Amino acid sequence: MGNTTIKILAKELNLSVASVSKALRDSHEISHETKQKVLALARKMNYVPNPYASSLRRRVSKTIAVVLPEVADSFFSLAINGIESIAEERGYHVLIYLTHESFAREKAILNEFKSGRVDGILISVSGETCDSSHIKEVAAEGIPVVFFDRICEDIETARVVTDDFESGYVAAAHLIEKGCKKIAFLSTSTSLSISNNRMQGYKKALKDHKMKMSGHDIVLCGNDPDENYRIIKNLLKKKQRPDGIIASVEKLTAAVYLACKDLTLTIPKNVKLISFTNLPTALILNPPLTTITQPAFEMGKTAAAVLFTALGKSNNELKEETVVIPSTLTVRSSTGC
Amino acid sequence: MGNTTIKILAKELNLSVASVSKALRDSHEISHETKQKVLALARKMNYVPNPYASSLRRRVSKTIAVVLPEVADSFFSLAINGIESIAEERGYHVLIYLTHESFAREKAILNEFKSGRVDGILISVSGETCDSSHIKEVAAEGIPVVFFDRICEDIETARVVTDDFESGYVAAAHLIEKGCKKIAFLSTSTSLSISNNRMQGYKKALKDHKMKMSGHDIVLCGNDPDENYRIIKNLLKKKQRPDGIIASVEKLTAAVYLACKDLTLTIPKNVKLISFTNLPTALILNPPLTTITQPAFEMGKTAAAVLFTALGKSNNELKEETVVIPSTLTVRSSTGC
DNA sequence: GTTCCTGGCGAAAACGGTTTCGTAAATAAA
DNA sequence: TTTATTTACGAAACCGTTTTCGCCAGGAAC
Repeated sequence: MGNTTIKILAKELNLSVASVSKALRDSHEISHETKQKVLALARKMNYVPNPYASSLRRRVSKTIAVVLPEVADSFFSLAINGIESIAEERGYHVLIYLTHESFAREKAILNEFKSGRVDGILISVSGETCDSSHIKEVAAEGIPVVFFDRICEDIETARVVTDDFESGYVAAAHLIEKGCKKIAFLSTSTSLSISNNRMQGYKKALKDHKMKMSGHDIVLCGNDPDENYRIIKNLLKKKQRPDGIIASVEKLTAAVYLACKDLTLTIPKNVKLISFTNLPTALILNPPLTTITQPAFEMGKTAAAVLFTALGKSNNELKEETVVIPSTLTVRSSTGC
Repeated sequence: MGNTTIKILAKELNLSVASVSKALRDSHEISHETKQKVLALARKMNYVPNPYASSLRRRVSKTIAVVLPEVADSFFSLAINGIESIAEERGYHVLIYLTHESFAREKAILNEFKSGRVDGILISVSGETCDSSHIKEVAAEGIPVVFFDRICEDIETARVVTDDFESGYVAAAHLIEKGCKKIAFLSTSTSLSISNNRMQGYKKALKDHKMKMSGHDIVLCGNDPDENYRIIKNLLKKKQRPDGIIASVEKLTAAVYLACKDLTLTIPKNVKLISFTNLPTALILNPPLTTITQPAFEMGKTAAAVLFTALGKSNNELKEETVVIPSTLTVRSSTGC
């Protein structure tokens, strides 16, 4: 609207737009007094530079994109907080996109980024994503892409993850230690790196402890809570029901509690449960839940920091590193005796 | 980088950039065949228009800002989902900003928007916000601002809220009905409209039921969980301890459960509890929690929809309306007998 | 007195689209 | 045949900022 522009400032001060622009950017070509005058007027008129004009000319947008499957999960909420805190520090803006676990949507979103809308991308891939060519394409345009949490194995770039394999191992080992003889592993995806790593850790733990494992112990759930409830209930109704459960995804937790309640199975007496979750309410569940919590906030912060070091360089080059921030096991009564 | 621009398309097709631009925008000035040719090449070369060039000239950014106090709360997570779903439908991009409940930060963020970075704003004000001049300023620039959930009373614009007063009333009335004689109201802010409305509803219910109320029954908590825990524990240690508690903010819930546990007070026998929360785990708490749940997703969607109807108009004028989407009471054992 | 810097500034060309206006050719109306 | 209108396109201005050059004055070096 009636926005003050550089042109207006220039006219007011009898200067050229070039000089005003330089003064505002603190160029050495401009004398100290002139800078003072410009700054003073800019402040007085509440001049806010048009970011798009600047972006167009300088070919940087001071904006990053965060691409997530969903934000209903407490992990991603915390991650956003971490990302935003770093971005704000650096004067960057944060665009957020949700894929709703759809590969097609993820592709479309990424494709848009070829236009220069963002300087860098933080992404946690959708559950459907197996091919990473869409990511390679934008990376090829010189836009740094940092993966966090849910990564793509087949592309060499920066990643910030947690120790999913070890956590899966720890979770299973903990249940074994607590006396479980038959441990079920609940998952919602077979393609996702994190799910697989957790599962591999689980398998390794069973193997190391000489426990036999049937394929039936790995249970694939979906996105629908009711459906998941049925699946888990069926699992617990079996003659050969598990005496230990690993919920490798936060949203499967409630279904386990409910199914146990309905079947009058007691946690931890009949079934011991450990969940991968960041829910702040784990402590007040009935019984309090043993958890593997991911360092969500830290992961967000770190991923953003990694991205910004790349953006700090002239070539935007990303160090091809994998930062691992460990998850932590918190033992509570759901696995106690 | 090696981005294809209109200029490149034009050269390739022996057309002027003007014609290519018009063809891409489906102008009637361009013949059908030419349009086809342009579209075909654009697709083939994966042309993605530079959004900032377009924004600069057209003075619209196809971007909205969402300003939130925090996203660690399940309410705001769901709201973001709602907002994003509508924005995506309309082809808008979503910038997210967190104030961390700081008024200064909120002011700084809003001030930035005078530059034309966004076409519209969705905001849920910080707990510190009492003055709304910073919001009026950007509204005066012709940028529509829609409040959701946490509104500013002293500015006439569009608002999407839930029925906080009624919910406060319902919560208190429910506890009264369940036999509570002394009901404490836990809050984290006295300035926030939603907190006040909930509290007024609570007061009205007490009055209507001829219950006396001491000022001590309204307990102000803070942002620090440990601090809140101490406050609530002290409340429950009193000789005159409440037999009913309304937690008007989600994050106060856990503290109540923990304090009760530590003091070996049983919910609901000794203390009945009702919480304002969207936590999906309410059902599996010990005991299951009676809740007032806000329609977070719906509120986000509606707020976005209201904003977009304004953006659809040529003058961006916002209908000065207050949309109320009711919260729902879900009775569970934490208030049962 | 030249020549050479150097400090401080302005003119103008970008950046990549959009939009206004002009115009040539084709068609319609007179 | 002449005039009006429509169709399809191009030239150029424009959005607001940045950046490259070029220029001039004044001081230093010779």
